[in-house]
Amino acid sequence: MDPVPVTSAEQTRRALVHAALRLFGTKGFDGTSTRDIAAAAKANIGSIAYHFGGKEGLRAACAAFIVETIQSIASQAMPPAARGPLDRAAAIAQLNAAIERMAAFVIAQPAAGEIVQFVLRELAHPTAALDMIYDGVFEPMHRRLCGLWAEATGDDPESEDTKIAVFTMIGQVIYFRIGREAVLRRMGWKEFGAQEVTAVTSAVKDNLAAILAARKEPGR
Amino acid sequence: MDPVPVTSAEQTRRALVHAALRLFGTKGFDGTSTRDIAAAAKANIGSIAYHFGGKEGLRAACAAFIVETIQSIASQAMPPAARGPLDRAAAIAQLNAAIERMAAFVIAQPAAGEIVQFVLRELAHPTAALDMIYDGVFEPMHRRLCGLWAEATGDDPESEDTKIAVFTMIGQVIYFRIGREAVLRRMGWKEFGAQEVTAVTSAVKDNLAAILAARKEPGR
DNA sequence: GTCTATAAACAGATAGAC
DNA sequence: GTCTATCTGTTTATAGAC
Repeated sequence: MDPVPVTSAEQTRRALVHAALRLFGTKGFDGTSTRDIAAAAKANIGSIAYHFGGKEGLRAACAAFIVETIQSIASQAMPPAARGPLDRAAAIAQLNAAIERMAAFVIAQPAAGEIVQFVLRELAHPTAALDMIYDGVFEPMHRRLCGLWAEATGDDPESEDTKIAVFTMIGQVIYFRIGREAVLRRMGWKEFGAQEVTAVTSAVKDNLAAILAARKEPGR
Repeated sequence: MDPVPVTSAEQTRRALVHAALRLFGTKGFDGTSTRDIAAAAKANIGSIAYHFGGKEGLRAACAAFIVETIQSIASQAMPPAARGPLDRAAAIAQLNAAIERMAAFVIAQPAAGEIVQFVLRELAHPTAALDMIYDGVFEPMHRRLCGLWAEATGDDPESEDTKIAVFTMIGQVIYFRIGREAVLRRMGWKEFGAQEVTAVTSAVKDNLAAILAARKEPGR
């Protein structure tokens, strides 16, 4: 919306949001002090009140940043051109691609980790920040996946069955982030590198193929 | 282990653990003050230090309580008598039963909610409490499910594929607790009552059937 | 806009009366 | 064992110098 002002003030704002997102995601909102945030952002404590009105305002700014970031990624991966009607095979291909993208983003450990953790904490204890993220990211993404699912199965895109089925697919991926620590221990893995993410991704894609195949069976 | 002493001291201990578990699960460890815990347990602040050495000791006591509780439930649902070798059909039946039990325990909202939330927070930010829960609950449960999965598919019970597959089944269930808030909004539900849990459970069981069917196909 | 100093509230831990 | 009073450190928010 803004013409991207890269003033010194804007740099401070960005540094604060970035530091806050990382610390909120890592140690939780309550577990993070504004002093730590200011120190990590190389800013002073007073700047938080000045720019965001307080700690709570900084949380809202983090939520806005997340919505912005994910929408940007999503619009790259799914350009408006691809929004037209699809045939069954294309829908299945896009569902598989969505699983791959989601797994890469959610499970792999780079900068995305702090975003996922932040969102998970909001889901566990909703604040106004969750409203922004739900409306801006969650609902549109789930709705789109339901559309693909409907195309692949012939079901109603907004039926209860479709919506739940899509959630079970998302859950398979998300769990490897939630239960990351337990999974690593049980698998004997040290981290979620490329190899581990591939193993998980192909398992979920196999499951998807099996579930779609079963839904087709009764009609043959 | 103990002959269950129900002294006044033991009552205080239990009240403190119960209150702490609920508050830690709801507001997080850092977000909960020892004063709130003492007030909720109708005990005084000093009793926490007296009985548990401090806030950290209370967290450990919560973890021990969780392990105890879940092991008790698990041993009821799966008595030692049923531990013998199983045929394929019996293994599949037990996998379905496990999904039902897990969904009922994890998704439905009663007292179990605070346990699940506590564990999820530990998974997100592991402490010594997670070690207890992993060793006492998580690892044995996953290992058992892997055994059932192996019996149902013919795979190796400790292979990477088996372990990941079991995680994807668990993930489908757990997600409805993690993403509870988002799911409720998207589904237009007001709560997870019996009807909603049934809808989720049957979706996951359908998925299980489809996945097992697909694994059988190549061998026919 | 940035930074420092300080205020006012609150945290966990502890000493000691009962 | 229980409970109160208090110590020490830390929190967020704010006022004001620069």
